[in-house]
Formats: sequence, structure tokens, C-alpha cells
Amino acid sequence: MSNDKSTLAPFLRKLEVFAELKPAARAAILELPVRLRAVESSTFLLREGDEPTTCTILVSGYAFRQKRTGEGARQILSLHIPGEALDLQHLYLGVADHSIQMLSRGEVAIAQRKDLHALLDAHPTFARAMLRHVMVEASIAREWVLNIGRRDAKSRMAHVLCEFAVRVQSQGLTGAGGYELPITQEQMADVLGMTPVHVNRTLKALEALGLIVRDRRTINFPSWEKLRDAGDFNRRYLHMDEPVRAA
Amino acid sequence: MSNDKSTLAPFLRKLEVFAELKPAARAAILELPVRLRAVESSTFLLREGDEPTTCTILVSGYAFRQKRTGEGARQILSLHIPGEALDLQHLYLGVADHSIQMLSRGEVAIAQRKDLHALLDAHPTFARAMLRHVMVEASIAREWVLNIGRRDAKSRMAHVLCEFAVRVQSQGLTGAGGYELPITQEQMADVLGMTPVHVNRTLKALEALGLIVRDRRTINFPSWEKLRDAGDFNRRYLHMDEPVRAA
DNA sequence: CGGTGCCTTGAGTGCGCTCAATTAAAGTGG
DNA sequence: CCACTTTAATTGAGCGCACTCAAGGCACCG
Repeated sequence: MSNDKSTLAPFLRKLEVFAELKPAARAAILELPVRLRAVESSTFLLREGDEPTTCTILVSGYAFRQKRTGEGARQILSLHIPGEALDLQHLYLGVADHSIQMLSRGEVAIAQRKDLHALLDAHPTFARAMLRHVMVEASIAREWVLNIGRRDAKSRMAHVLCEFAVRVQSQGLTGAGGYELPITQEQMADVLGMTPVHVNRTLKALEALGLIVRDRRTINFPSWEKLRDAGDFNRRYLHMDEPVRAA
Repeated sequence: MSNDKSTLAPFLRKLEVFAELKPAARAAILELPVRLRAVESSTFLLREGDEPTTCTILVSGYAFRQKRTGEGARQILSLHIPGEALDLQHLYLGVADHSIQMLSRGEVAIAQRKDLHALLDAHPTFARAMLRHVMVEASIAREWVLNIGRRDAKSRMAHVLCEFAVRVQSQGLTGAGGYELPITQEQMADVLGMTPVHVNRTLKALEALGLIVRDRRTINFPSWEKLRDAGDFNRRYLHMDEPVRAA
């Protein structure tokens, strides 16, 4: 069990975007008993069909949820950045309906379900923050339905670039104006429901329009406003700007 | 306030798919103070940007969530059947990121947020069932991402027909083998991320393949297995078959 | 019985796909 | 540090699924 107080600092930061935590809750979260594990890129943190009894929190690196059709086509369902809890649904549901895999190498903190339940029961402000975490993740999934269902390739790509920019920045992982996209074009294709070839052409198209500048996997955007408009991006669905309200 | 014990019976039925409720919880749910309201088809129950202080439960009729792109294209994000709570996220989040509208005429029960919070605090088995309700809805949204992102028109359509069949049947609203699809082809297009014209052609194609038989909006499927296979449908993501476990 | 949605069908187009080859980058081991 | 392998990115050519535009048919309703 890790007792290093800094291990869960990203998690705390994430929660505090969503709700104010009482000092006692903050302290208790940092003392949640977890096992810290270094994981390679592509490591499965969860497989469809599993019945986990633990809850995984991403400490460093990036991860993604995925699901496959019977024909084997993959769709990436969400991207995860440090501080996010990956397994919350398994506090309440049994069998995993999707897989979770690391996008890059990184570290995860693994908590026992019973410890998390105890923490939730003991600290209402923590429970509230976790619920908002869950609700926001569901909101993002709905936005992806809209994005994939109703936006064309350029707009769809720009939208995901915007979302990632905002989320990464809110976790203090990068500044405004650009970031390293920790993802291959093939994976991006599975995020967007397109083919890798078309991802490549779409990135080039966005570059030709002056909306992004690329170097390897680093994406810079000279004008946030232009990229935002191209991606039809409105951060409301991320629910980061709502004053924390009393229960 | 309605005190008719049968008003919230569909809600109770829905919850009991997900978790066993203690008798006291069951009784308390049926006595939740709600305002029953008859609503016409197309009535908005929630608009993007609203900050609701109530929680709406669908008692009869069908409803759907929707969101529009800046260009005005609509995507339907979920379909709702009687017994489902439509507003759960607003117990924890402020501003609505999507709209909810009636698909048919029907009735809704409107509860005050504070009453629901009190009920959640008082009855852990209710709280557990509600959380599973929320988690399953999120799981369905993820399946829709996969469906829209990675399945072709015929398979995508068949998948939605299967999902709706299972959900409607679990609420006891119809038998196996068919149901009335309470939706225009234009709305179906917005469910699937396609055009109305292509929905029409896809329905005809499924019919030509012998997978469905149509009469107006009534869909019958001679062989559940065939439709299920065509739609690459696996009900795991609906989490209806999991034994209720202790906390 | 004439409106008014909704469904249906035809014809033509195009966005994104497939197949395939090349180039560039990132590992890997000697 | 360089040859070799592997993985990722890029580009070209051709195709097809789903789209657009447009007209006609059908059912329900006042």
C-alpha cells in the first residue's frame, strides 16, 4: 500500500474541479490505501467481461476505454488523463461492458472497492464530487455521440482536439496553445469513427486551413477561437464552470 | 402532489431490475411527493441551458434526449421508456447540456430535488438502485458511440431495434416478437446519425432480408436470433442480468 | 374530401472508405 | 553508433455507402 501523499494528488485536483471538499475529506482521500503500479503502454487495466473488485485511478500517463464490434472493428469510447478514476461504474455494476487500456506508459493507483465505499460513506463532499465526476463522464459520452453522429471529419477532429486541450489544461498538464497528443493516428481513427487514412488527411486539411500546426504528435493551435469554431466546441458539457452548490 | 400509489409503479419496476429494494424503501418510493403532469407529444421536459431544481420521472409515453450542432443538425442521444428517471444528472450538475422532449404524449411525475435527496439519504438500497440506473444509462451511451462510430446502416438500425425491444420488454410494455416503434423515420435518422431517406431504405433492406416485418410503425421480428446477429447485439451492456450484490 | 405530415422512390453526387505502395520515425541488438 | 526491424505516417487511385435534391404516394384528421 502506498502512503505517499502525492500519489493521489492528481485525483484530488480532478475532484476539486467539480466540488469543494472539506479539509477532512481532502485528507482522507490522500490517505486512501492504494497500490501504486507502473504500467507499460497498451497494458490492459480492465477487460470486457471482467468483474473487478478494485477501482483504478490514473496517476500518470494516458488511458482509453474501448469496445469492439463482432466484426472486430474498434471504437474508442473515452480518453483519460491523470487524476481520473477509471472504474467508478464497477463500484455499482458487476461485469465490465468494455475494456480499458493504457495509451502511454504511466502509473495507476489501485484501490479496494470496500475502501472507496467506506470513504464515500464517511465524506459526503467526496461522494458529491465523485458523482459529478461520473455525471460529467456520461455527459462527455453523449457529446461524442453527437460528434460522431452529426459532425463531418474536420469538425469532428477539431472538436476532440478542443476537448482534450481543455481537459488537459484543467489538470495543469500543459499550457494553452498546444500539447502533445499521446495517440497514434490509428487510435485517433478509432476515437472518431473514421479510418486512419482519413485521419491523416483530415489533420493535413486542418493544418492547411491554419487551424493547427503539427510537429510529430505535438499539436499547436495559433488561434484557440478558430479551432473552437471549426470544432463547434462549447465547453458547457464539461461542466467545469459551475459554482459548487450545496446539497 | 399525487399520492396515487400506482403513479410511480413503473419507476419502481425499473429500479427493481437493477437492485433489490427493502420493503421500507419500496414504500417510501411510492410515497415520494410528485406532481403528475400530462404532456403532449413534442413537449420539452428540459432545455439545454436550464438549471432544473426538479427531477422528472417518465410515467407513460416515450421521451428522448437530444442535442444540436451549431449548424442545427440534431442528434438523439437516448430514448426513454416509462419508469425511467430523466433528470438524474441534475441532482448533481447545474446547467443542462442537452434537451429532453416527449416522443409521444404521456405523463411525467415531477419530484423536487430535495425530496429525492432525502429519499436517497434515507434508503441505501434506493440509492444503490439509482446509481445503477445512472451507470447503465452511461453504458448505453457508450454502446451508442460504438454503434454510430463503427457499424454500417443495417447493423446499426438492427442494433437499436434490439436494444429497444429488450428494454421495452423488461418494463413489461410488450411481448417478445415485436412492438410499436413510437418514432418517425426522421427521428430514427437522428438516433442513428443518418438521413431520413437512408433510414427508409435501410428499413426496407432489413425487411427484404426477412429480419423484420413492418406495418406502419409496428415492427415484428420473425426471428430474434437473426435480428440480434444482424445487429451485433449483446445485452451485456444493459446490465440486466447481474445478480444484485451487497455493498 | 382537401389538407398536412410522413413515407417512399428515383437520380445523381461526394465524403470517407479500401487497397496498396512509399516514406519516415522509433526501437533494438550487435 | 550504426545496420536492421518494426511501427507509424503519408500519399495515390478508385470505389461505394450514404447523402442531397426532388417528386410522388399514402394515411390520418379535421
